[in-house]
Amino acid sequence: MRQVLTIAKAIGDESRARALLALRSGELCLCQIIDLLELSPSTVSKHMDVLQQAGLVERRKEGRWHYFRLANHQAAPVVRRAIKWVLESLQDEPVVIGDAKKLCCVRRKDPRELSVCYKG
Amino acid sequence: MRQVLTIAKAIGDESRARALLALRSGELCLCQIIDLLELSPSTVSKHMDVLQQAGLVERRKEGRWHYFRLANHQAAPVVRRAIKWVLESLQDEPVVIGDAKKLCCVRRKDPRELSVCYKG
DNA sequence: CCGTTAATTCGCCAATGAACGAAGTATATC
DNA sequence: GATATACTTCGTTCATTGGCGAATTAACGG
Repeated sequence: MRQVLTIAKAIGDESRARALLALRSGELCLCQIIDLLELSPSTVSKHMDVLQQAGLVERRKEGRWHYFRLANHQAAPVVRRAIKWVLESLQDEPVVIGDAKKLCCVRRKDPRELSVCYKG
Repeated sequence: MRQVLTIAKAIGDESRARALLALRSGELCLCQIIDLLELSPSTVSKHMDVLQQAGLVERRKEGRWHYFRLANHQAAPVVRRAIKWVLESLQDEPVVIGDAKKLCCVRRKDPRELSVCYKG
């Protein structure tokens, strides 16, 4: 019960929902999600913590960067289904489409993908 | 976007999640849900309003009684999938199983089903 | 070692949400 | 019409949440 409620509450915030959708296209570090959402670092850090507590995202640390990705196929069914639901339900949202465009440029900040923008 | 967030927030409360699960077995009137959840009428009324606003339940008025049922198969896909997710994810929860047992007796209060309890 | 960048933690504030009881509405029944 | 039952609305209280900035920790680069 607790997990289902935690997942539902995590999804029920626009900023977190947008972050989840943004991770469709691969992992992002916190500073990129900050650029995307245009919120303060502390706020975004908290949001990603909520998503991680719910099991919706996983994190990986590489040097100064903390990368986040969607929970993978080995995650619990309740998590996988929740992710499937939110991705399918929001993929055509104007805000989400706008975020996808913006992400192209935001990714320039990723040290591993310098100047890969404007290719799409 | 708004609808997805409204649905997620509606599900993210234990009392409302339990109410949704309770409606698996058919419609219930508000007073039965009050008996089940053991919360004040005003609180339960508000909860059911939230569920209805989210499109997760539909209501029907018959005399003094207000009956609620899960949104049917004609509801929007986003709603149907959310209901499917929460029903499948919570059906084995101890609280939910306990509620199902309790519901047998609670249904006695339904004027249309007098003394149908203890049949299971 | 010092400065910079990435992220977290902490304390604060405003807004939201869940709970209640009291009062009001609606619909039976006496 | 009076009374009882079912439900809603309103106002209040208390806890949670989302937002921020300041201070702190962690890791790299001169």
